[in-house]
Amino acid sequence: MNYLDKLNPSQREAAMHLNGPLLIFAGAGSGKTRVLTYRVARLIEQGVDPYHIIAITFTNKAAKEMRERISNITPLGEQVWVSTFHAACTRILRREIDSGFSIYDTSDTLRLLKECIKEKNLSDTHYPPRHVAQIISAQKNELITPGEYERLVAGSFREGNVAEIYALYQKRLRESNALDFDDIIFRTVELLSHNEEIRLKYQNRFRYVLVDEYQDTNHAQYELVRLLSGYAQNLCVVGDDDQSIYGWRGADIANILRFEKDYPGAKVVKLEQNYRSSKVILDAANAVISLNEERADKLLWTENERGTPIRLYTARDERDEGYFVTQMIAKGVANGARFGDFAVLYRTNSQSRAVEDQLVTSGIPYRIFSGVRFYEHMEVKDILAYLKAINNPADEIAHLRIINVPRRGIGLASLDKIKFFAAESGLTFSQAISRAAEIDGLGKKSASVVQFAAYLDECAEFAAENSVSELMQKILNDTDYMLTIKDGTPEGEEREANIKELLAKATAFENESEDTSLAKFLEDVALVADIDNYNEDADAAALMTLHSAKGLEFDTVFLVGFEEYLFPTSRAIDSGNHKDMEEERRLCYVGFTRAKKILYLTHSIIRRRFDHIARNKTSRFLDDVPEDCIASVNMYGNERTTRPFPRNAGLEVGEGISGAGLPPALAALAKPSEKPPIINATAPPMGFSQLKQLASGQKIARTPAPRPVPTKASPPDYSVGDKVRDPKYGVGEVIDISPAGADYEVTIQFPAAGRKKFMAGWAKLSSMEAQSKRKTEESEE
DNA sequence: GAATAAATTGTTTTT
DNA sequence: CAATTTATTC
Repeated sequence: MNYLDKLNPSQREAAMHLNGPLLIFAGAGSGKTRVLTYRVARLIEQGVDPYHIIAITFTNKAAKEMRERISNITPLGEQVWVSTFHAACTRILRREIDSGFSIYDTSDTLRLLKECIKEKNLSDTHYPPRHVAQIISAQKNELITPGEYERLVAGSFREGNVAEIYALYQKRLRESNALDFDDIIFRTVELLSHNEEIRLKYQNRFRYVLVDEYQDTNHAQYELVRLLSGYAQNLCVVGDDDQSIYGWRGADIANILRFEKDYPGAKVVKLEQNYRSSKVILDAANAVISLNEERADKLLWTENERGTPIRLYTARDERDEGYFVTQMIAKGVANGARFGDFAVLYRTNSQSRAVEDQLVTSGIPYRIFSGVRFYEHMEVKDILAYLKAINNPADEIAHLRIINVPRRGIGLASLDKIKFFAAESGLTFSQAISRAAEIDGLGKKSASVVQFAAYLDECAEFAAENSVSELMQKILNDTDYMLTIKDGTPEGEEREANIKELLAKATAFENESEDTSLAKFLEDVALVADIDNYNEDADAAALMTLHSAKGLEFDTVFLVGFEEYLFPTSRAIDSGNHKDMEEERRLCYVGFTRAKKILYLTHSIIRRRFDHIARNKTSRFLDDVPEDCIASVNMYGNERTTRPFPRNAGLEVGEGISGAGLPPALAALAKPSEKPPIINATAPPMGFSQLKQLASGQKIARTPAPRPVPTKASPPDYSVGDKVRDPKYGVGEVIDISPAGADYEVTIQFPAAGRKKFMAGWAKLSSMEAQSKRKTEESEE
């Protein structure tokens, strides 16, 4: 194969390397993927069985791209195992330990953690679940077990409690036969380091290990790589310390910087020629990144032309900022560009809204890769929870999620009783609900609980004989789920569309995947990110976070919100930790180097933040861009000649918006942006008939639990003027008693708590006057 | 007791 | 300003 002349000398040097450790420093746009794929092709050409090669990436998207490119060069490439860290580990764990475990995502994790904190009788204000989750995650990334953590923090009361929560959390995960994202790596490392037989098996299998984005590995992943490649030492890692942007997730830049120490005799190749960006863009990016201290010495250069100076636009507000973006895209497209040539990048997902609104009104096609991710939609999680509960009966979080979806009249109080029963009898949650009849105080409710348990059993049997999509369809039919999410609002329509999309995904999975089991489907679903669906062929502008944009390139990039407290974030500014700021700086470097031809930086004079209006200075990174690389532009994108671009003082406000001076086609687009569309609160009940139609054709298998009928309460045994006791508020005086439906509403004046209203049938009020007469309290229930 | 309406609170980035 | 916790209503 004559591919070597497609590589420059450094690239060739890396691609030709066969055995022993290899470190490739690959700057942005330096042809990293090309080198990796050619190297794999060459390994195969030199007689290495593709069966012995594994390539590990961070995202499915990167894995997919590499798989395709390898297969394009050599047909044998299809046999190479190309996978993400998490998918590879999941595969190993399923094969070696257990095939049925659940994978808990962030929200599952949080829910379980809340349970644990509650069970420990700790307050979640003093131990905020998010914060505790982060601490636990950090420990797992460092391969620190609960026991080790406990010893580490010995003597500290607070952290001691966190250690106990960590231990309980792990116990509960085990009982639920579930792993969180961090466990997937941790458990694989444990498996490989403790079990020599299995370790040798995989070391023998993976004689050639390639790792992409090595600068983003955390300690657990570092250990994993070390274990996998430990025998043959044919480890090739590719990375760029300047693009390490996942420090908050435990990524340790030191891993790549100390590679030569870890793997003595390692060959080091630096790819410093950039094929992507213009000189101007690269100069700016270099200027910004050079101010970081913790980095390997290198300098990216290019033979590309100098190009158009970076455009800086000062917007009035975020709407003007979004409007400017749409104008520039429209102008570009009018001059022959494709919508897909443009990307809008931002620091936080919340910034997407303003841009999105303007794109919608101007009719520019766009795709957004952020915000609520598909699998995090409530309705999608509900259906997936059914699948998870069926796939893994021990999965408590999945059961908790759906036990009252659709409404079965099982609320918090009933759940507490079930949990108490389970804990007392040493049963798992799913075992407990099958025996709900034995639970004290559940009363009539036990019937619907038992019915729910039986329904899941029925589904499990069904699942054994039928496909995932058929199972999903069955659940949707039986539970009337579509009817529960339709509420006549546009949101309801969206939920319905999401469910249909989920069904479509299941069908696609059955057609495409080799292993079509329910477990595999759930695994695929748990390990995908929105960005994985990025499709270069779609001709639409792309909106995404800077983080998501890593690895991508676009002709024109808009980096919006280039302001202090947004980018860099207030957190990085306030923390005062220079490491945080260095990571922001790397993120800026990543953002700049996504652009091939034109880079726009925009900032806004005023910006609505949560509940107030902020006036942010321009980003400090703007000060690091050389003057001759950048030009301030007006709302038409034309360079201002009279004044320098705004620095942190003397900001200029965009001169407002009009269509004057634009070609007719664009002038139409350039109408002053209207006020944000007003959402009609009394929207017609869209899709209702459609849904009814859908539901009517399908047999409903189970009858929904009967809606609890309010029982007629007997009049309270106290009257106006009496003193009564409430368990929460203490003693108070009865002000008023009036009939309300089947019950009576009583108003009580408490000395401390003030005036409160109760429903007599439910309130636990006891009369002080009629203590002795009180005897008919449990007449019902 | 569960469903719903009101109030509050807290916001980076993601496998 | 949205999603979650707390108060109110049935």
